[in-house]
Amino acid sequence: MPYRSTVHESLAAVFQVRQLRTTSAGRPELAVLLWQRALDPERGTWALPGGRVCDDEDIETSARRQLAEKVDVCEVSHLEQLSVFSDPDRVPGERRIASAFLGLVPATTDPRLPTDTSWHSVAALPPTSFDHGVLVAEARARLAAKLSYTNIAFGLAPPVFTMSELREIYRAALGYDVDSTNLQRVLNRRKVLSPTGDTAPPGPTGGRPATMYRFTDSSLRVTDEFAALRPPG
Amino acid sequence: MPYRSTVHESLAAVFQVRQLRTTSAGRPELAVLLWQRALDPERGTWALPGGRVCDDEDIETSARRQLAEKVDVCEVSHLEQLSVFSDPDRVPGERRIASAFLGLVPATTDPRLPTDTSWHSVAALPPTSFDHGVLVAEARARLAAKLSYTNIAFGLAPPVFTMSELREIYRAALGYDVDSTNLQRVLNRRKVLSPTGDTAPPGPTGGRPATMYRFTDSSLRVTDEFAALRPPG
DNA sequence: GCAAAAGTGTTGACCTTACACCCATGA
DNA sequence: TCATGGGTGTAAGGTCAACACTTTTGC
Repeated sequence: MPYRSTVHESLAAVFQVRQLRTTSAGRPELAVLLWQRALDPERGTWALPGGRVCDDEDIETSARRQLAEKVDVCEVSHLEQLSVFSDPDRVPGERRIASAFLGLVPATTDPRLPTDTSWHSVAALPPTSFDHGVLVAEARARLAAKLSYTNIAFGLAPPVFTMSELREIYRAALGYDVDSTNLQRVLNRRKVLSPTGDTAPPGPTGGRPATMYRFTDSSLRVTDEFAALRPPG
Repeated sequence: MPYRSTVHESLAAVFQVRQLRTTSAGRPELAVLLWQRALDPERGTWALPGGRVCDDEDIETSARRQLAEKVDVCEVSHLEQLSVFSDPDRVPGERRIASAFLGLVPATTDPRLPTDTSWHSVAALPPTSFDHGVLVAEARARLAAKLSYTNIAFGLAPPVFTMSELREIYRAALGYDVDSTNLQRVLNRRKVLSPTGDTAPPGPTGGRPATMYRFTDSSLRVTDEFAALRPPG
């Protein structure tokens, strides 16, 4: 056979908005799930969960399986393909062509993780393995873009939440603050939120109780079609 | 080895806006490059150009090479990754994982094609091989979306053109008519067009001569950032 | 002058941010 | 009643599609 052995692998950048203990008493941040390599090559660097695609599964099934098996993350609320990393020399040894994924986990779930695995602030990544740092950056860019024109935040938000909590999630994921007023108006007009009827108890210092919302849909939906050159209507 | 033999291939949906002789004297249409399979499986159906990724090339290089070798198309003005098609049973026999691409060719070039290869209206595709029809639909959707918020039309337009010609290209690619007035205004404000200084001669029946334009950039650029939830400032 | 094609101005609708203002609660 | 946080109203600015209007040409 004239071709050398080539492996196809899946790699997932799984994001969650969470309070990282490194920044004590700080605000929640966008975090990504990484495990630390115990062996060469690149021993000690931090890698994304993933691995070889099996014969009987497609790449999305593979990515879900790797997350369940290797880092015990079963409740991924959203998973979508990014691009393929295929530089012949992207990893040493046997060639590996990697299909990248963006995964999201709700802010409230706290999966039990293996000892070599932990959450890391996307804003301050540790040394990453191979091209995994580029992959994380691409995943973050995709997330930020889709927050603007889809309901993708359902993947990061808890089942029910207040507008303030949702605002914190947007702030962490986008990297800048958003106006709570306008966030509510935008999401309301697009009908992505539904009030549950309940209200959250006010904090210790009082304040008006916040109404609680949930996302109307629990799968990705484009809520703001192209700005320009719309079909005539 | 516990894994069966798996091939990674690239597949490209190459689009061009062109006058198809099937619809005589009609307007130009969006066309895709297909070749007819001479052998089983699926003999007689129409397939996208592509093939096995070599050991020393990444998938984009592979896609360009396949286009040059198999259908003699060397001047692809734009090429970008779509998604991966990885269903274990997407083709019979040896497993093939396919990286899909969207390619664009300017309206004026007319590459010499092998005898088994020809352009087909995207609106009326012949029977397609395997999952290639889905791939073409995905490519078209990506093109239509990006026409709205990027300068991707540079890939379909000739080097210089009038606004009327450009309008025809948008109409063909989007599938609906666009207002020439507004097209000009949108593209002007985003500074994607530059006047060449020349004008086109009027048609046989007279008319004001049209000024000629070219695209300012010849690579993809996002010209209309997210509508909502912009950074403050 | 007239038809035809190119290009400009204007209007009304919609969406956005920013900010002032009102509402509900605990202390 | 006062501070605190939740929620609403409104004004200013930008972009859009639609269409009337002006400009420039060939006949």
